[in-house]
Amino acid sequence: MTVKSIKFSLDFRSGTPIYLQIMDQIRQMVAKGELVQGDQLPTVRQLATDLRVNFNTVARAYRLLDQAGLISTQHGRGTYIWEEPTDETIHQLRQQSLDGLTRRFLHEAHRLGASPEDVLSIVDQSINYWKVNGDPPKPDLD
Amino acid sequence: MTVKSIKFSLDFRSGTPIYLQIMDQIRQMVAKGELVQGDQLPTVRQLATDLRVNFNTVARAYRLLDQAGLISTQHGRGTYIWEEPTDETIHQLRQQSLDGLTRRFLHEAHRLGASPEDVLSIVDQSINYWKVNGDPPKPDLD
DNA sequence: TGTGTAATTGTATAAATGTATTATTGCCAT
DNA sequence: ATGGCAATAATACATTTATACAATTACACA
Repeated sequence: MTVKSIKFSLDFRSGTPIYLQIMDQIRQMVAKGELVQGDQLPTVRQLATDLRVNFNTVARAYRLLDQAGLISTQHGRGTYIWEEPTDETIHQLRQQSLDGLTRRFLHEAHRLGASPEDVLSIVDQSINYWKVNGDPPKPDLD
Repeated sequence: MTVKSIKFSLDFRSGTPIYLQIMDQIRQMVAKGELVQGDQLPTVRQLATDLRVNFNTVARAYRLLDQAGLISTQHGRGTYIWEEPTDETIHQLRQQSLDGLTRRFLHEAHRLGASPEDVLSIVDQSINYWKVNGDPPKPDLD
């Protein structure tokens, strides 16, 4: 509920990009234990206002930290510290592996009554789309 | 009288919107026959509480499924499975469900940094296993 | 039996929040 | 100078949430 206040300053003349400075500061706060799993970070707009930068710059830092697995940004909900790299996380990450992902996918498809041919067919189709467009089909319906 | 309990979990990190995840899960339950005509779904507030989500998000999923003709939401009364799942309907739902599953799968794979070739390769492998053994590889072989 | 009132349930609208796309800026190598 | 490129900003958009509202039901009580 309570948003962790993040207090630090930027050096606009240092030559290191703002988004990198933001990333570093958050990484350090996590390393020091000032931010722990589940803590909510300021919204991109709030932090941007505090730091007097455009919110897209904060969003960029958040996005990269998300990809790095340190935080979790959730559309419409906010941004949270994800997890420290404990065994728990390792397990989670393992579950996130491509292999595990595939197995769970096929398992679900099987439970839906799909045949191997059905699955291969639709995967082939979608993969083709992916190759052509550079991105997989959006998870929306047509 | 008895409200069908719906049990599933959401992935807030996946990047696929909550309301789509809810829609897919309900579609799948109908496709599998776990929900049939007349069954009452949890109220928007109940399901929202279970899923730790705002009830408007559930309402959005319900509204879209209502517009699709799968369920019937009634102001002040509740939400019910609408269609008599004819073979045709089931077939359609399975197709939609499989489609949704596949898209979310590829979306996740993409997010993990996999290339189309990576995905196709590992899917091919597992599908082969499936054909040979009659069942897909178990999802949690640790 | 009727009726008023509270509780339950879905709806409508706006605010909060992150995302995607495009434009602008500033720097550096040529 | 200038063409290219990374960083930042501007703008429009999608998703989720907050809040107030409307329809229906449950129930007490006359």
